[in-house]
Amino acid sequence: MSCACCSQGGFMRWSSYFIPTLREDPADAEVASHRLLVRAGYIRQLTAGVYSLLPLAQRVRLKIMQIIREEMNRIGGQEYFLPAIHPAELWKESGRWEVMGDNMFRLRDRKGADMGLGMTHEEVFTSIARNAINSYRQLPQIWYQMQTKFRDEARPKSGLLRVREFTMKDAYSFDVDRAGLDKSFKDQYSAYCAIFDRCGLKYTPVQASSGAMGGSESTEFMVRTDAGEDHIAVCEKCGYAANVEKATSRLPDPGDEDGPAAPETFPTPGVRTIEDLINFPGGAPADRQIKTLVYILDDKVALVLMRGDHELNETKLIDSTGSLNVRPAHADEIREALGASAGSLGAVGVSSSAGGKVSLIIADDTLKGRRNMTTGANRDDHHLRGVSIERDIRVDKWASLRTVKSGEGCPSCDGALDVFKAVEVGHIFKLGTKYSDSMGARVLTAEGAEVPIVMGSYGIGVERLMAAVVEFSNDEAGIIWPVSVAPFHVIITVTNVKDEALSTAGEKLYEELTAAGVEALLDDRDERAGVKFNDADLIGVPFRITVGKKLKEGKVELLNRATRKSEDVEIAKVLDSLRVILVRQ
RNA sequence: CGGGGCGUGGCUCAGCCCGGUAGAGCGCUCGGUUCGGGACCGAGAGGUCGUUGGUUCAAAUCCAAUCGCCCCGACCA
Repeated sequence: MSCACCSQGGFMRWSSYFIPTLREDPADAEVASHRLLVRAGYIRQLTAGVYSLLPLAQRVRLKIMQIIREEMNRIGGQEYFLPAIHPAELWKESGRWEVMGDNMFRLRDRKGADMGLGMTHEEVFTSIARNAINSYRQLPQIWYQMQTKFRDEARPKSGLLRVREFTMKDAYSFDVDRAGLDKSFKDQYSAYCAIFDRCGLKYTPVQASSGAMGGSESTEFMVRTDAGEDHIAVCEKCGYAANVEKATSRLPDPGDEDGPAAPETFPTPGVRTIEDLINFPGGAPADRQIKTLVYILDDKVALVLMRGDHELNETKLIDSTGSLNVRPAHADEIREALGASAGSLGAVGVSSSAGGKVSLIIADDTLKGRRNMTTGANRDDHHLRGVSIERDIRVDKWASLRTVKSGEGCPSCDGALDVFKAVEVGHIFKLGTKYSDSMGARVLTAEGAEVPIVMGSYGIGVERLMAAVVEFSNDEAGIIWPVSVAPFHVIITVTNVKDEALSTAGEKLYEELTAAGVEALLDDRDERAGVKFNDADLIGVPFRITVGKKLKEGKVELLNRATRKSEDVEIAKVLDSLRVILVRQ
């Protein structure tokens, strides 16, 4: 039902309300949420990755924001409203002015000072905290806001799912110590669950990489959909769940046998790929090959060793090496480093110690202890067999680098992993003292020691959440909103407005429901019933009251948009029926 | 940033190869008939064919540049 704080009154008659539905699908929309939000008159694109929210969408957005606000306040959050435009100095202090690169929108004021549009607000909140918080007695604090965030994404896509300008609820916790942070983090975790539950979503919290923002215990809240860009691995049996940028899996023992005492070179003319070597006489199956990838990590050459049938996850490579810029080496860089071309590369005999061109040899954990393997010989058209990793290769670092696949063993029980696509609607993680250290936000403890404030960061993308609900809940006819975030609870469809009796009955019902706090939209347009039914389905209002032919018996139809089930209700009892239904939702 | 595609009334698209008076459906306006799952008939309004330059007697159409948008990849709280 409606609440005083977000009441959105006014005469909600479709004939004068702006809901520009489209009869056909927009040409440039691929994913369901994009297609439906445009077609149902919720959003319009202004430019790539930038959308206008029309009245219906703004109603949904405000409802989502109100749910978030209530749950943040419940755990002691205090709402702020911070600037979107930030001085470069602040971001230089934290080091992110450089780190963010092209993803940050930048501008210059009339005096020539560099400014940036906020991507998140760690810096601004920390700058407030460092000036005003000096004592452990002032902690903990939970501060949050909902503000427009700007990110100059290289490739905006999928409607509201990946944009360059969007509303984010971002919250930050400030504690004296790790124990305090642990508590703040747990509170946020449960608040996030409450928020997504209330939005009617099925979601999965997963372990994740923290990315450029830095931090630990990164947890993403994911909603399963093929429109999502992330892949997550989930074990139904024990509940293990992780982004593939983080996930590990349990693989069967390869059962290697002893090979020769030293690697043997053999000619492999024309062999360039793992596949080629499988089929080559005297070659090896993919899981007995060592794949050697050459990467440039912050301008240094690194060899990345993977099992032949495994795929590298670049985020894992970044996380495990602490690199900022990572890319595959170009053909000429490869030849210069190893003296051979891709297809014949290997790490045997290569050393990262002084003088060499290679500065790091990093290998995936699954190669540990492997013996009698086959790999490139660093001589075109030649390979080595009988390679035992620990004996023959000087690995500098072992790490989990591979991308797990569906069906592989769960790392924490004897179940199996399911890997699927999902969209990230929320992200919480422990920042620790990253920003308080770099920006000098310190407090005195009870013992009189000066310590950096321990921080946490907690974000939710509001419009993305809206789109995720649509992805999660729609059918061929349109959107199906849960009551909690629906733009209206009920739509009253008058089948023929030229019929005085129907019109009057519709108006009366509308007045009655509205007075009772039910958010109703009266479809009083002079359109044929079919058009109105289709539009009602499209915009996704959860219940429809049809004022039509049953009126003669003093009844109207009450239809559930999601189940398509309808019942005839005496017009005098509509409000009661709705009350029961809406409360139950 | 690499690859591909597309810019023609409000929307979805045809016309472009092969240069010669700008089209359809939907939507919109007016009149009439209809009226419970995107009606029908009649009459209308509405377009610098993304932009700039070039070729030509003549350019939506050919050439060049440029801008924008979409998709795939790279990248990404």
